[in-house]
Amino acid sequence: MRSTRPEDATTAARIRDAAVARFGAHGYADTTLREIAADAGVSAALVVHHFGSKEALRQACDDWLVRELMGEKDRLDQPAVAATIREWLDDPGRFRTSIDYLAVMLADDTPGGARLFDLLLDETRAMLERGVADGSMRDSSDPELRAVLITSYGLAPLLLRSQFARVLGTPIDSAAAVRRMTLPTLEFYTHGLYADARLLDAAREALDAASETHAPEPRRADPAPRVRSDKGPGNPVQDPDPPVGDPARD
Amino acid sequence: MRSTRPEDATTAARIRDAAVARFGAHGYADTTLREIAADAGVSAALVVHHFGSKEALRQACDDWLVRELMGEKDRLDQPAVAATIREWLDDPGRFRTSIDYLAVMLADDTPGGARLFDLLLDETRAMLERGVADGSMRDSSDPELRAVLITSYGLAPLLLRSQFARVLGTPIDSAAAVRRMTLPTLEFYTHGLYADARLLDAAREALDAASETHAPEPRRADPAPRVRSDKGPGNPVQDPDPPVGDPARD
DNA sequence: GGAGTCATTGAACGCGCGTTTAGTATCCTG
DNA sequence: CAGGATACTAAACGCGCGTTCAATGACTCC
Repeated sequence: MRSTRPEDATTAARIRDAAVARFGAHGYADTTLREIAADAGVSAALVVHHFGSKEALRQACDDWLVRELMGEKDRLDQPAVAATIREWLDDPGRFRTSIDYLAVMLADDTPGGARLFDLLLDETRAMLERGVADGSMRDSSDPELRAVLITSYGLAPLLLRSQFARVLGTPIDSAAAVRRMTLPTLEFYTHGLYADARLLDAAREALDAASETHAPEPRRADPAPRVRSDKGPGNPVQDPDPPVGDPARD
Repeated sequence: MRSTRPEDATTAARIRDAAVARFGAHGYADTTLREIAADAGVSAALVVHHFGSKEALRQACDDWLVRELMGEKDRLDQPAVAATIREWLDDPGRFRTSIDYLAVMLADDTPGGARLFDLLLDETRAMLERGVADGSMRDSSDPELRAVLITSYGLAPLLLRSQFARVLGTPIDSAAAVRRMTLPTLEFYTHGLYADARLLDAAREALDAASETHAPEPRRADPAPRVRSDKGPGNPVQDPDPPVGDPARD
């Protein structure tokens, strides 16, 4: 029913598939073992028997997704764009489950999400290096950061897929959405947004100027360094955020 | 107490602030009313007394965030959400909490998240129209979709802020990160990625070729998509592709 | 054919959740 | 100062969660 390859239809694989689907659709916290078990046609106890715990099940799903993506890695080479686009349009639904789960992994900031992001980043970086080497892509003043940026740009429509779907009126994994998104995206990647380099030049100047002092941002009417104000010594601290505020927390 | 404006320090406001912080840091599902109550220095029952339920509390937080952003709307003069957000980040302590909560709203696909996305989209669209009108920005074959794309590109670093922090070695709401991100982002927005239009042309061809087979309807009244076509008959429309993070493919 | 392993289950356990309740201070109003 | 609203709490309730447990087959190996 849900398994792509019938030979994968061992019970554990069926449970894992159901878990990926549920986690991808409703998130980890909002999915119960009993739901997953029901989807797979087994008891909740069996899920634990096979995977140990809910968290271990998630890790198994993470591993599966990473392997699944690695398997597709060769497809990432040599962008014969025309062929690739056709292929998407011809292969509907194949990756939808994985994509939903991927988005959940990245959004939940799990260790698996970090692994996955690094994987995609490596791929993107390699692609950019090839492109720069063969002259098909521009060079960058900060190739590593550009790789991170472009990776995140590629992920953005996935992470915001429900907003895209709402605004476009069709799911982003529909042929219609892919078709509509292709050209504007490539236009942007080819010509950029700005008609000239005025802003870029202005930013270069501003950054050069700023790097002479150690002060940030001359741009606004407030030259005073407003560095990291909160949590300062004058803070009475009723405490409402514990270790918050640092994305690398927990 | 922790609130920006001391007159907001009513108990309900303190609870709401604590909720925004917790929800932003750990997500809605993983936050308990008792935690929020403890942060605000009150009992869990009082939270319900003031807001009615956990879900109603979330909605109050959503409303607060939207109003907070609307208040900053005049500042949204700058080009591109990316730049705007960077501007917020120049003022680190002030918006960090809101930004975390914003990311959670969008990721959780709540009604408030839709409202917020539409708000940002409107802002971006207006900015693009102004830019095109005064010649500082290029035109697009599909302005509406481009607005959605650029909005999502601006949000991407926020949604993936933990990955950015990990890879860059510094939180994205640090002056260092902002400084490092500025130039590559503007380079990309100014010159694009590709050195020539080969890929773009190839995609145009591919889409034209695919459009031999009749078309679906654009949902909206605005700019008609120039690409149309539907792939085959009997197609359970949806589609494909994990190779995210790879621009050559979008 | 009995011992041993493994897949599988229904029932139960304990916990922590959101929420309810019943009550107590505190303040406002006339 | 009576009286009612309001702010607030401790305790409890019921539910559903992840997990455990004991039992039942089914299959394998000598």
